[in-house]
Parts: sequence; structure tokens; C-alpha cells
Amino acid sequence: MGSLPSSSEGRDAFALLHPAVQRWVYEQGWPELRPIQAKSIPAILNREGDTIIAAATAGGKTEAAFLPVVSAIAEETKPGFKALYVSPLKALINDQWRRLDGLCERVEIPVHKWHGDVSASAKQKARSKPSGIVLITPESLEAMLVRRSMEIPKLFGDLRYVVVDEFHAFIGSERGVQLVSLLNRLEALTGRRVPRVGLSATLGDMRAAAAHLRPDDPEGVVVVATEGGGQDLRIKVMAYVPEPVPDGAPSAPSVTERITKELFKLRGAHNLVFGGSRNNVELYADRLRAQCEGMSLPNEFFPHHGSLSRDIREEVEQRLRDGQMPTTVVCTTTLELGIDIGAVETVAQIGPPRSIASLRQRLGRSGRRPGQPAILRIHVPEDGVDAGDHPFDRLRTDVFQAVAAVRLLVERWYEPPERRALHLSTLLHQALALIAQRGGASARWLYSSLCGPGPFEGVTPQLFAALLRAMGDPSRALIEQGPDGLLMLGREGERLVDHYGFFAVFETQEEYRIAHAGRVLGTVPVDTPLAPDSYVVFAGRRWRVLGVDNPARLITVEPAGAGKPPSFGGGDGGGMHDRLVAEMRAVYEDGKALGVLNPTGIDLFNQGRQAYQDLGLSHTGILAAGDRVLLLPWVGAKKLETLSLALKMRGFKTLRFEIGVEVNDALPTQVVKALHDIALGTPPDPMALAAMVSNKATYKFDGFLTEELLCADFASRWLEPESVKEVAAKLVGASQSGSLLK
DNA sequence: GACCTGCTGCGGTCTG
Repeated sequence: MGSLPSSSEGRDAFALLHPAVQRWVYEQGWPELRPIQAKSIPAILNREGDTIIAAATAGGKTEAAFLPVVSAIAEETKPGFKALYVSPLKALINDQWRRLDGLCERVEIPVHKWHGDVSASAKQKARSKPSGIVLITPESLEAMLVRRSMEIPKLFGDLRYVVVDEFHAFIGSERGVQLVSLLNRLEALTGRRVPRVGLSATLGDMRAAAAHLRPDDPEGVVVVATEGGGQDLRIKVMAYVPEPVPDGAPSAPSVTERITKELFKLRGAHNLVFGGSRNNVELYADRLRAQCEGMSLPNEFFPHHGSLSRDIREEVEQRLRDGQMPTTVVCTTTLELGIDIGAVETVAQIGPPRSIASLRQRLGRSGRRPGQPAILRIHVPEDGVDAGDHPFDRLRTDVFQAVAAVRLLVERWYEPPERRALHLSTLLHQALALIAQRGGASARWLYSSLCGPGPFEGVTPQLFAALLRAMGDPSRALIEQGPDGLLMLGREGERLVDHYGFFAVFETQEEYRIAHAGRVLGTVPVDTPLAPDSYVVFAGRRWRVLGVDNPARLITVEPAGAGKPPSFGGGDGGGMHDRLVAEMRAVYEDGKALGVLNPTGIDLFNQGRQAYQDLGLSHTGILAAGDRVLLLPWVGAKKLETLSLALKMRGFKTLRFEIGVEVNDALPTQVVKALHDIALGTPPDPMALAAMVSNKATYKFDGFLTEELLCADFASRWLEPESVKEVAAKLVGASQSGSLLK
């Protein structure tokens, strides 16, 4: 055979693989094993523990996990699935299924897709003769555990590995908490501790990621990483302001028109433009297509976002993958994860990045061939301001945010996971799922199953008892207690669990479909319907609304010559990490912009620095300026996000928290007190917090929580763990505890 | 004035 693996590390790793896997590797014609693969193979095959594989996008991570995993299970003949692969996206499962097919065929191991688009008959077939590898979503795994718990020991009793793809996508979210809880439940059902392998490109804090992967033994997780270095980065931040127009002069091109002109220069290659919102995606995709048509050129610009129909999105992905015709896709985060689209030349971003991890992920789409630089252009629109405007409006926070994000990117800092929140909405969901899975359970057993070392470890027995009491309250009727003390599903609990919508822990809004000539183009939210005869831009084209069928939730359209993007509904707001805000402050303080700014950007940068000095924002606390209240940003954006949520719940309209929070209303005393406490970094008085929260929901099952539980959960998102328990204990009241936890 | 993700079981009808 050839002299494939050239390094000694590569040779040693290669020798560990199963002969059939070795043959497959030869057949691929690879010059050698990638460094990440050479490292991961012994890490997985020579030990029993958990592993995190971190390498740049397109670094061969999938094979780094599956060459050893397939080798380990190649000779297994006992019935049962041997490896479970969990992915955040169905599209990624379909991609990986295609990719694994050849390798697994060589070794004669079946690979099963298992998600909502897979037919019941295919699942039935896999279930009747379980073997090989299952590729699944968290929701489908939840459904399997709840609906088929009796079969789990037979299906997974001999499971050898769990592989989690795009692991970063599961960190710091409700869905990630659910996933880890699911893996714990799976191990409990099978009585085996199964090695976990997490794959990711952008993990900043490996120890924290390890703690998320295996909460009760983070030290035992081996991190296999390769340097992403050596890649040449070319980054430019371009700022835009409206040009002043003298009276009587023809109007100057708008900021949007100038950014469009800049993006149009990307013609002739493969590029991605991250628009920041579906609205922007539609706006720019339409303008760019119109510009092509105006110049009688073939269109190269296409939109891609979550409200477009699957077939429209797949058409665009296919066009990128083919690489035959030059293509620029204007998209949201939909093209950020690992769906196979090939390499692109330039990555552009409209507006400042909100997350460094996501910026890194986006950049990973560019410069994937050796010797080719990764190119990033950040286009930052800013408003025009007058000299007399308030300094808040002259801070140019978007420019500073973009510069701060680039500084952190160069520093290789990424948002770390946050583990300290209580996640009571998800805990409630998991308690229901576990009761349904077992048919009934004691409170003590539930507590030890869910709140041991794991994503709910911050929940005390008292708090859990309060949660169960809330669930058992006749007004909610989620659970009830039998005479033997066993907890069972109540009337409402049955109804929830029986509906298929139960399996996902995230909320989704109701939508209308938009269709032309029988083809569904995509969806818009029900609360922002389109009127008949209005003009709309959708899927990158212009349409006239023919009719709206309310009962069918269907909007029909015909081609038109005008239109503007529909409203896709509001987002969650905020979401910046404290570190990014701190870096913004550092940029204001030290004035170092890395030389990445265009001339307009430099002007705005100087203007922002001046405004910053004018304000004299150097201490922590709340500034009252006239009828405005400014919360200094340096308390941390995470806290501000929470605060802004609370303030919105109280009906305040004018909020700014990019760098400060302004409130143009008089604040109730209790809320001011809580704001003060938060600004000073001390735990707020629980009653003041309660006054802020009222009884509004953010997560899917918040609506079933009492005000006290909601407050405890709310506080947990930014307080230190000790303070969380303190505040929660005060809220819940230790005196009531104990009745359910016998 | 942000983004994204996911979905079972059953009963009915039709096709090969």
C-alpha cells in the first residue's frame, strides 16, 4: 500500500484504525491524515472517557470523530445501536448521512437518519433491527424517550459513543440544557456511562465547554484541538452616514444605496453577506438583483433565511455547492452552521457583529483553500446627527461595537458557556417528560434524576418542591399525586405531553404561508399580516398580494414591479456578552482601532471618542439626565439584557442598551432600587425584583411558573450561584417546603 | 429595532 500518513503521529493513529476503515482512507486519496484526526484517533480509541474535538471549520472534524468511532464498532454484532450522533439541524443530518455513507458501507455498518422528515416506516425498520449509527435531533431523541421508553434498553443497551455535532450551538441555550438532560436520561435508562464526543469550531473556554459536555466530571474530558493559525485574515470595517444635502440640491444616495453599490462589487465570485435581519436580507437581495437586471446582467444575488421555504433555500445551497456560476447569498444565521456549501471568497456583514463566536463561524466560510486569505468586510450604517444632539447619540456605538468585535476576534476570544442559570422552564419540561417516560415517579426520584450533577444542579430541594407544587396546583393541573405519593401527569400535563409540539423546548410563532402559483415561497408571522393589494418583497423578488385566506393561513401573490420587505416580527433584543461591552469601553478609552476603518469610520470614531469624553462616563451607577435615566453599560450587557426585558414588561417604550439604557418614563421606586442594586453588582431585593418581573413569560414553559419561581429564574440569569440560592430561598419561603419531597 | 432550531401517532384513503 502507499505511504499515506507521513508524520509519525499520523502513522501511529492510522495503525489504530480498523483495516476496513484504513482501506477507505486510502481510497479517498488523501495525502495524509489531518492533524486533528491524528490526535483524535488515539484520544477516542485508547481510552473510555469523553472528548472535545475543536478545529477550524473544514478541518475534517466529522472524520476525526467517525474514523475512530466506526473502527471501534466495526466488529460489533450484538443487536442495538452502537453510536448516536446528535445534530442541531435536520439539514446537517442529511449532509452527514451522505458523507458517512461511503465509509460505513465499506465497514458494512448501517447509518440511520432519524428526524421529523424521515418516514415512520424507515424508523420502524431501524427499530426492528437496531444496529450501526443513528443520526438524530434532540427533539426526536426526546420523542423516543417519552414515547418508546420501554424499547430504549433494547435499542441503546449496547451504545458505545455519543457524538454531538456543532457542540457550541448547544451551549448557553435552553435547547443545550435539554440535550444534556436527555443524554443523562439515556444513560440512566441503559445503565451505561457512554463516552461523549463534542465537535466544534469555536469554543473559547474549553474547560467550560467540558463542564457542559460532562457536568459531573469536566476534568475527565480530553480536549483535542489544533491551531487554526497560519490563515491570513483581511478585515475592513466600513462606516456610512447619510450625506448632508444642501437646500435645492438633488438628494444624495442613501446609506442603503451606497452599501448596495459596495456589495455589487462582489459580482463574479462566491460570497456570503450576513444581513443581520431577515428584513435586511430581503432588502439587499432585492436591490442587488434589481441592479443586475438594470444593467442587463444575469442575477447573482440570492436571499437565504429561516422564513424561506425549504426548497428555495436548498436551491441556493445547491448553487453555492456546485460552484459553476458566481453566487452571492445574502443570509441570516442560516448559513452559519456546518451545512455544506463549499468555500466562499468574501464574507460581508451588515451592521456590527453581536457575537464573536458567530463572527468566527462566519469567517470560517472564507479562505478555505491553502494560501487563500479569509476576507471579512463589515459595513456599518450609522445615523446622521446634528451638533446639538445628545452625546448619547454621538457615541457611534455601532462603529465601536464593530471595532471591539474585530479586536476580540483577533485575540481569539469567544463567548463562553453560561451554566449558572436555573433553567426552570426547561426543568419543568424535563420533569413532565420524565414522568411521562416512566408513567409515574416519586418526587425524590425525580429530584435525584434531574437535579444531580448536571444542567439543573443549582436547583435546591426546596426550590424543586416549590416547582412541583406549582405544577400540581389545580389551576395548572400539570401533575397530580396518587395516594402512594407517586406523581403522575395531570389533565393539562397529559394534554401537553400528548401533542407533538411538546418535544421542543423553544417557542415558535404562528405563521402564514406565502405562495405564488401553487408554490410556497415561505412564511410570515401571523401578527404582521399583509393586506390584499399591498406590495411586498419576498424571496428576493417583488410581489402584489392577491388575497389572504385567514382560516387557511395562506397569502397568495403575483409578480409585481414594486414592494418592500414584510415585517418578520420583533426579536429578543440585546444578547451581547459582557466582554464585548467591556471591550467597547476599552476601545473608547485607548482609542486603538487596529487601522481597519475607512475614512468615514475614522471620522465617526473620533466623534464617538469626543462624545464619550463629554459624558465623563467613568463610574458605575445610574445617571439621571433630565427626563432620561441612563444605566451605565459597564455593569455588563447580560444584566442589561435582563433589565431591558424587565423594563419592556413594565411597558417602558424607549430603551437603549447598546451602551446604556435610557428610559423616558418615571420609574417606580422599587424598580429604581432594583436597578441600583444591579448596577452596583449586588443582589437586588427579591420584592423589588418581583415588581420588575410581573408575570410575563420569555421561555416556553414560563407560563406555568409562579411569580416567585419566575423571579428566582430571572435573577439566576445574572447573579452569582450563592446569591441565586439566597434570593430563591427568600422568594420561595423555606417554611412551605417539604410536603412533596418525602 | 435579532437570529436560528424542532415535531408523534393515528385513522383515513389511495395505489400497486
